[in-house]
Amino acid sequence: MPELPEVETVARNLAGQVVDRRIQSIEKLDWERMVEVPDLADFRALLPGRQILEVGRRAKWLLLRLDAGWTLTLHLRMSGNISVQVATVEPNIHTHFVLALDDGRRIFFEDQRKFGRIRLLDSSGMAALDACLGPEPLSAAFDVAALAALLANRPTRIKPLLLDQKIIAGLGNIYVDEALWHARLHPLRPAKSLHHDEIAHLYHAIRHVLEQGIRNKGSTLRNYRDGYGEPGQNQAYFSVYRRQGQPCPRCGTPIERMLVAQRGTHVCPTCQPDSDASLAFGKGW
DNA sequence: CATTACCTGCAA
DNA sequence: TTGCAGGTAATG
Repeated sequence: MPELPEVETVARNLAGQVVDRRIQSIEKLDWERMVEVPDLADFRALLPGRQILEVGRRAKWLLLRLDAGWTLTLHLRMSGNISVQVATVEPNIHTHFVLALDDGRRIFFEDQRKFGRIRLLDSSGMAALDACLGPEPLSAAFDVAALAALLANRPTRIKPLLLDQKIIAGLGNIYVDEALWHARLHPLRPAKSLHHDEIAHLYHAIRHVLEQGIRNKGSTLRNYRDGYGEPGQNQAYFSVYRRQGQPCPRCGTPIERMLVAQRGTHVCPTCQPDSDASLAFGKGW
């Protein structure tokens, strides 16, 4: 579920609720495979007593900066969901990780599909994580020239490239489809075939869909909640994602669904002309 | 590049 | 029963 806007929303909502609190105990951990680093004994020993200094986000990782130089990093993958709960709320069968705080409340990590992951990292572990990830698309340093540099000389199709976290951080299946529609770009276009003004359109489309997603507290299709247990509202603003058969908001043509890199992909065939439609035979664009 | 695996649940 | 799902890593 969670892409950049969802994780950003959770981070902001968590910050207001748990910064300065101390972790009293790991109250539940019933899917131990979700803890990747360090080994389980160290993980269990290190967390109790840690104070939460700051809550943030890098790519799709939720970051709880703790004292003593540790950072608890949570990845929600497909169905993960983080929330802060008062003492009277009990975990359910999908709540695999519960941190009890010193004010009686708890942080719940629920994950129906159990793909979510947890790492407790020191500063060098954090540096290693950061090094595997591309630039943040909402950062000040990310401008049209930076996007152009990412796309230059890459024969890869634009959609899989935008999904690659090493290239650019935080985009996922929803927001890539939405951004490509806003930019009127077909997902199979080779990255290096984009002209400068197309890159500029894509740049603004990416920022637009991410900022809109954050404004609307994320997109809830099923499991995602905003940190207070509430669903997001951004799904009401989708132009193409899971709207196959419905009219394109711009031109009325029915939205089509296709597979790109094994992911469900949604396009307006009129606004996002296919690469091999008219200019075939390698001439292209 | 495509395929499979990791998991569970829901809709067609 | 089959296919599909917001993600990512591992394998031909």
